[in-house]
Formats: sequence, structure tokens, C-alpha cells
Amino acid sequence: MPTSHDVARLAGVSQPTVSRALSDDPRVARATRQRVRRAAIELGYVPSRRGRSLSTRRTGQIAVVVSELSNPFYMQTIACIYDALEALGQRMVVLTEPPVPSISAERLLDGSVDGAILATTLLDSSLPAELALRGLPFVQLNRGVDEREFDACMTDNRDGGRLAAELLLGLGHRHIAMIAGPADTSTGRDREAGFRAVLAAAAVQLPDERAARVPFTFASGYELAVEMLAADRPPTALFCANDVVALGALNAARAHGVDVPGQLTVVGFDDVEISSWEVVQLTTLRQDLPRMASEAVALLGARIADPGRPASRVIVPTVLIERATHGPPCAVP
Amino acid sequence: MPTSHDVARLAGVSQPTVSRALSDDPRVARATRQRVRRAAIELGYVPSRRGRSLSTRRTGQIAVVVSELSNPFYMQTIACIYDALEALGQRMVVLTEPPVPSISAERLLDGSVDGAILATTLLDSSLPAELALRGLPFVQLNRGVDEREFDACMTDNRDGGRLAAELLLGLGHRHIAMIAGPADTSTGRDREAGFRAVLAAAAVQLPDERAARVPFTFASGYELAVEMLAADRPPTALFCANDVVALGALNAARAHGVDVPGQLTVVGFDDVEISSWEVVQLTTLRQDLPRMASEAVALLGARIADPGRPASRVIVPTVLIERATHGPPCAVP
DNA sequence: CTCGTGCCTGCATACGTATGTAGACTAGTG
DNA sequence: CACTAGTCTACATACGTATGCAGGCACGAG
Repeated sequence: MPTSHDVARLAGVSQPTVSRALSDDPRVARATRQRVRRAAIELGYVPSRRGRSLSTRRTGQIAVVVSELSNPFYMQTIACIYDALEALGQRMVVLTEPPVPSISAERLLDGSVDGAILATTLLDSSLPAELALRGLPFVQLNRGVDEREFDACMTDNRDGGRLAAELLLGLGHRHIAMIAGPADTSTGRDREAGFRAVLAAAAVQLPDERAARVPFTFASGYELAVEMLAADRPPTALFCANDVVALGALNAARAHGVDVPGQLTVVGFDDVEISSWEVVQLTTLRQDLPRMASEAVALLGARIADPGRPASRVIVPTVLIERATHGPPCAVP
Repeated sequence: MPTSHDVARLAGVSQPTVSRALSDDPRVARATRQRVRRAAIELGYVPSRRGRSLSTRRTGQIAVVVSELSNPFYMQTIACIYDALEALGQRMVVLTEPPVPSISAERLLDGSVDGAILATTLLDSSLPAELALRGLPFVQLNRGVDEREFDACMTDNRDGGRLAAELLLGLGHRHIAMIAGPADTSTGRDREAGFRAVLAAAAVQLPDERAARVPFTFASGYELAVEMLAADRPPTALFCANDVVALGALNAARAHGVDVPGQLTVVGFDDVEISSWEVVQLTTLRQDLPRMASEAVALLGARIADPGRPASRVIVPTVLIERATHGPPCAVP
């Protein structure tokens, strides 16, 4: 691979002049610039990011941390983040964070990235504090810890839970179940809190046997739904912690001959792409992921530009999307 | 951020000794090693990848090039590649390649990655040749160009097409349609060729109005299916270039009240995760993606280790997965 | 003719790590 | 006691680029 020294030799100038000429520094004469450009093209010169990043202390790379890649929601998140980063000329390095042990901060602090987007932070995670302590710019997306001193961009999860509850109550449901998310995630906790608050205000019970907390996976939704549908008196409506769980529940219902929404109303959260398909048509609460991703990238950019700026928390409204998996409760068979 | 020089100062040794001590070089005395380790921990020292990669000419990063991230198949591909790379301690940098213009080789040749996995190469792409010319190790996954001199790992697409045709003929279908993939992709071309070959051998017609070539997208499948189902005499079976297209077709059928498999048999290709869901149950040809990804990563590793080794092409068998979207043709209504 | 000014360009160096080589010190042996 | 072997550490340098600073050159003005 040719270096800037090779170009310099061919063009008959010094290496620093090559660097300046190729970055359109006005201090280098037009003629010289031409000559350098020609030499660079002739040699097929491509500036080395390795050298450049060492010198500028910038890599042009941003890390995206998620807990797992097989989850459609995270995949969609990553796609949105990618687009937002691409627009800023930044590259994306993907890192997954196995639940235990948490990702070691070292993987982010080795100078390989200019900043990080944390998309699956647990409530008790020490990662944000560590990164803040060590001065690595980062932003929390989707989930986060409760400290207000860190940048974050999330949807209004509590309000989403409220909207779901209001929908179910409005349809006349009183025998309601919930498959909530993990208690150690802000999304799981807040969606459940909003949902419970509205039910409690309407004096509708949500006993433990109809309220579960499970991981955000298809399999969890499937299994829990099977369990709940097998009860003596199955619920007439089911609020799921997210769409992936809801899809699992929907598939369980389909597999066990339970008609949706005739016998069971299912409501999800996120509005992943699949939810809008004809074979699914899931009623759900939408997170505006593209907007959240670009807000998060913007926040991160601002943080990198000014590490001392005050933290900001962006809350994006959650919107109810009414499709075909909700309806009034059926008469008891 | 502390550097190895800071550690050296604190431990009372030279910087090179720090480097050697932390990499467990047997030449540094046990006591010194302990002292250096202690100092490194005390300072919270993390070796800089920037400096290291400049010195070792290795980045520990592999680029993955796909045409778009929103496609579930590529997402699943990326997840599989990630796992395979993770097992080797390599990081993954994702790059998308807009169809036109093709990705500039410069993004790969700037020394930011040790190698590349190309997952969506077009038949007429010059990228593989460019990379080979410039000496960047790479491997083609899923698709590729026809030259045999480049490493590649693919499924047996032609055989998959044959298996699909045999299934349809065996069920008794004679009025068959195909939504094929783009002609400028090896996957699209080979699947179509295998499919056509078997049909031709059985003297079953596949006229142009029942054979389309479209991009590998949900929308394409949806639209084409709508079009074909609106014909005077709609086909009784539909072979789709991949699962995403088949899912589009399946949804179109559902939306237009066409019963699958009662009135229409649909067969896909890839066996993405969604295809196995209860609400889908797509009959399809499986690509063993995890295996392909790990084979590709292994090939790339071998290529990096020995740039002069002969090229190898790994062909993974394609397996028919019979689910619930195929059946015998219905009697003409 | 000389001096000053402004425009280019080269010199020196920094960035952080890895590694070849030389040197210092200890211990062991004749 | 002297010499050698062996073990450990420091010195020097490379990797490729960016940038502060100084110097050179030409031109214009006095």
C-alpha cells in the first residue's frame, strides 16, 4: 500500500505538503495541489485511517451496544442508527453485551471509537457511570439508567403503558393479563407502571397469575401465552411488553386455535416492521425509531463536540397504532 | 487517558517493558511483570488500539458489506457473521453498498479493516477484482461473481431451484409462476436456472407473464403476487426467489382472500427465522446461514494468514423445509 | 539596491504501541 | 579471579498522518 511519503516522492514535495494538498488546505499552491493529486491517483493512494486516527485522536467510528442481534427490534434499531451515522460520515461498530457479565468498558475505552450508543442498558448497569468517569462520549437509546446526568433518548414508555390500558378498558375488557418485560430494564418497568396505574384507577385487578415478567423474546411470549390460555378462565386481553413478545403470544394463540381478536385481544409495544404485515396486523404502541436514532446520534455528536455541555434527555411521544388484534371481550363460552 | 508511558513511569521501567510485560512476554522477569500489572491497574490503563494497529498493521476489525440493513435476511446474515467473528475475537464494522454507485473500494482499503466479507456482490461487480488487486483479504458470502479465483461460500442455489420445481411438479402443479430475483445476482440467476431446468425437462411451461424478475424485497413480492393473482387464470403455485419475497406474496394472498395452500402454493428460499412462525409456516429451501457464516469467517482467516493460498469455494447443501404453504392444486373453481 | 511582506513549502515532532538489538547485571564455572 | 553464559531491561526506531513553526523565495515598495 502506498503511503503519503510515496506520493510526496513522486510529486517531488514533502509528506506534509501531500497531507495539506489532499485536504484542500488553501496554503498550498494550486499547481502543487494538482501535481499531488495526480501523483496520488497514479499510485492509487488511500490515506491510512490508522495513521490518521493516531494523529488526530479521532477514529470516525461509533460503537453500538446491544444485548443481542437476533432480536428484530434491535436489528431495526441498528438499521436506523446506521442510517443516522452514515449521514454524518461515521462508521458503525457493533458490539453485543451479554447480560452477565456486562460488557467490559475496556472494549469501548481502547480508543477504537469516538463514542458509543447504548441501546440495551440495564437499570443497574455501571457502564454509563464508568464511561462518564473515563470521558468517553455516549448516549443511551431506548433504555437507560435513572440518573438524569447522562444523555438519553427514549420513547414515553409510561404513557405507552397508559394508552394500552385505556384501550383495553375502553373496549370493555376487565379480565386482563400482562406479559411485562424484565424489571431490571427501564422500558419493562415503565410500561408496566403506566399500565398498572390506569388499571388501578379503574379498580381492575391484575393478579400475579395474570402478570408475568419475562425477557423480551419471542419464545417468552409464546410460552407465557400458552400458559395463560390454559388457565381455567383465560384472560380476554393481553398486553405485551413489546412486539416480539406479542408476536410470540400471537403465534401461540394461532397454534392453539384461539381466535384473535375474537377470543383474545393482543397489544404489543414498539411497532416493528413485521407488526404491520397482513399476516400479523398487530395493534401496538409505536416508538418512532428513525427519529429516536437520529436524535440520539445528534446528541452524541453534540457531546463529542462539547464534553462539558449539560446532559439532555429527549422523550419521544408514543403513539397507539390500532390494527386488527384488538376488539371487545367475547361472551363467556 | 493513561498511556503505556505513564504506566512505565509509575512502575519505574521503560515503555517497551510495559508492552512486553502486559503481553506476558517470558523475557520479562516475574517480579517486573507483577509491578507493571499493578501500575496498569492503578492507572486504569487500557492499551490503545490506535497505536497498536499502527504498529502491528492489524486492526482486529472485519468489514461486512451488505446492500441494505432493512432486509431480514441480511440482518440474520449479519447476526451469524457477528457470532462467528466474535468467536475469533474480531470486531465487525458494517458497511452498506448502495446498488449504484457500487461501494468505493477506498472505504475498505484505508487500513481500517483486516479483511472484508462481501454478502451482496452483484455479478458484474468490480469490487472483488479491485480488492484482490490491492491485496485486501476478502471472502464472498451468499452471492458472488463467477470468477473461481476468489474465496466464496454459498449455498447450492441451482439445486435449491431444482428441489422447488420437483416439489411443485410432484404435488401435481402444472400452472406454475415464479417471482425470480434480479438477473445480476448469482443467487437470483442460479435459483431460476435450476427451477427452469426441471420444469423444462417435464415440459411444463413458464411463460413470461408468469415469470418475473424483481428485487429481493417484501414490496416486490407483494406487488407481483397481486398482479399474478389478478390474472384470468391465476397460477396454482408460486416459487419465490427468497423468503422475504415469499412473505410479501403470502401477505398479498392473505390480503386478497386467497387461501394458502388451498388456492395457492407458495415456496420461498432462505428459511429466515420468521418463516418458521405459526402465522407464516412457509415452505422453503433452507440456507444453513450459521454454517455458511462460520465457513466464510474461517476462509477469511485462512486468507489473512496466507494471502498466497489457492482460492476455495465452499458450497453448502440446500435443504427443502416442508411446512404449511404447499399443497396439491385446487380444482378449477 | 535593500528591506519588508506575504505566500508556499519543508522541518521537526507528536500520536501510542511493538519489536530488533544492544547493553547491563548476575551467577556460575574453570 | 576472570571469563562466559544467561537473563533481564533500555535504547532506538518503525508504523502513517497531521500540524505548529520556521525558513525560503519572489515581488513590490521605498
